[in-house]
Amino acid sequence: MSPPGPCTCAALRRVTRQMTAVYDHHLAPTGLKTSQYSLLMSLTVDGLPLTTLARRTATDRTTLTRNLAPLERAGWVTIGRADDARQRIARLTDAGARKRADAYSFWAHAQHLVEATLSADAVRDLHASIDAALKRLRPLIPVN
Amino acid sequence: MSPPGPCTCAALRRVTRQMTAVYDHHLAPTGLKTSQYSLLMSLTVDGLPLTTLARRTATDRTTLTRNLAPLERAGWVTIGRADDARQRIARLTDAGARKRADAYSFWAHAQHLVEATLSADAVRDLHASIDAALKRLRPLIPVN
DNA sequence: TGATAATACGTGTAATTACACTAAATTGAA
DNA sequence: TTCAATTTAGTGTAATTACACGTATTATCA
Repeated sequence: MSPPGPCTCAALRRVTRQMTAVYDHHLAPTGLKTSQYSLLMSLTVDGLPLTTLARRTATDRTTLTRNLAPLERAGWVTIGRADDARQRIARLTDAGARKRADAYSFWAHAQHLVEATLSADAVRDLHASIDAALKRLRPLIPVN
Repeated sequence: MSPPGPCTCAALRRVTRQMTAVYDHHLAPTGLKTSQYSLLMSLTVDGLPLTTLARRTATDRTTLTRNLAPLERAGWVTIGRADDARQRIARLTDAGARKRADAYSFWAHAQHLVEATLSADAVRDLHASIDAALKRLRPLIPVN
């Protein structure tokens, strides 16, 4: 058995902290954190059941509940009931759609900066690595 | 200006959640979270000033203070004073060194699993992407 | 139909993360 | 030497993350 390399998890966590700092810095004028902007972008006006949303964002369902709370408090999301009384449907409000649209250019600026800083090719490679990893790791641990 | 690609930050955060789940699952028998194991691995018996440790792990200094708390409570770390009375030195205790050694094989199992699942080449590419990103992003935002 | 299993969700608890602010100690310059 | 600037660190607050546990609703099958 070959010796293990450096911890891939620790490396990912590190670069994610750094990357989050960059995006958060650029989104600061909007009052949104990167995670909140991402969550807003995952929502729809029609609404999605929380479990679907959790699966789609690869977040724990209970995490999603907590993450929706500040958005709901701000009036950007409403949580409603579905026909199936067990389900809750998260819906983007008009205010949420507006907020999201207002924040877009700030996000885009961060994204462009990252692509310029790392080179478009490097970012493409990174996304390819990430997508492949997500696809293959998902079956290992049933994260939803 | 070319249109921005998908959000690199969101992608990183997603894959990091998934990766963390894999490592946490394998480290569960040790009672350590991946983040705690990583932090223990960053410590030394001689000790390091918190600011040095924060820079080295790319975590906010205040985050580090909070992350050390559970380790200190468990007796794996002690926080002592330095000659410069402003500084605090985090030192790995004997119990901490033992805990770290005990957890190693569990971590190694997770690491090997990831390397087998993604292929050793893919993991190498991922680390290369991560290292390049860290190096180039660091100057953008003074994260410490 | 009625009990049992499966599904969807929330809450308690706790760790991780970081910004704003404050306090203490050191450094450096007038 | 003294005082302002710098350095180092902790705390309040709040969001992110997720496990364990409990509850309510729906589905299943004997």
